[in-house]
Amino acid sequence: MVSFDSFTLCGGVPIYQQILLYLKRGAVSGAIADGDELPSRRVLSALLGVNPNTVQKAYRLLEEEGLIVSHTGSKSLMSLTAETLSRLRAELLAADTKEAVRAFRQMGLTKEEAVEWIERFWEEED
Amino acid sequence: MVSFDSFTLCGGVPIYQQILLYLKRGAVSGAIADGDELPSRRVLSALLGVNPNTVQKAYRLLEEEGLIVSHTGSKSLMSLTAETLSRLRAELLAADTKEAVRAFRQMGLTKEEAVEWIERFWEEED
DNA sequence: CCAACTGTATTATAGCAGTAATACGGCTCG
DNA sequence: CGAGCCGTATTACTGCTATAATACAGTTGG
Repeated sequence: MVSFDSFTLCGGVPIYQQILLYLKRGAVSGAIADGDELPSRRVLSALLGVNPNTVQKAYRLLEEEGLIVSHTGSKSLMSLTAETLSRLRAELLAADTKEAVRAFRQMGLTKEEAVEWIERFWEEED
Repeated sequence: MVSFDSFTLCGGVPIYQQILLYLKRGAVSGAIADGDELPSRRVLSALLGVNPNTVQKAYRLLEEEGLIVSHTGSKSLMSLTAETLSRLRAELLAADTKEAVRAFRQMGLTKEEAVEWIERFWEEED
């Protein structure tokens, strides 16, 4: 069963997208594996304190992308092939790195200063 | 006069927030200085291809934050004290770095791998 | 001076995100 | 079997983003 213990909602980004990112990044890290059961829509919505429709939207988008499989009556399961994981990893890393580099460059930092900030913040979180 | 030549709109983030970030990051980098003239609301909206009200919202929020001064009939000016710049720099760097580190950690990267990705992407953009 | 610009304000419209309440059909397990 | 889960679907409402069309007051510069 996929755990949402380390999931924390943060403002500014749509909740359904945060759920998408959490599951995709978990898959890339290996914490979430092919065949893992997902919490039901109702259970997860209660756990996160959001509307069931918000979770449903996230799950529906994941299914359209082929990352989960759903059948009426049964729990949804992660569906992760090697090719899917490879594609996901490249997509997410490129997007996040590009955005960070863009921000650092716009603020006039050198590459060395940017790396220093990353290293400084690396230990500070759980 | 503050230039928007290197400004590019991207989807997913409200336009007025992109304008806010562009001006704040420009101030932190030194490319935008205290007393610099800003394009008028009408001129900038035409330049970006967005509605004048969207630019007006960005400028209004900047004025509420004390980063620009506006007087009816005259162009708005950047208003950047040393303390303002110091606060801005700390705020923006912390926010951007924290978000990047969060993404890298959720994907299971080590600190060294994260730094490597930053360095790899550093040169690839203009 | 006065035309053309500036900032500011108002009202209306459309679309999307998120919430809320509800309903229906299928699977599981005691 | 049947109660209680599960996924799925529909409708309605709120708030934010962005657009659109005006209108008015103050400044600037030829």
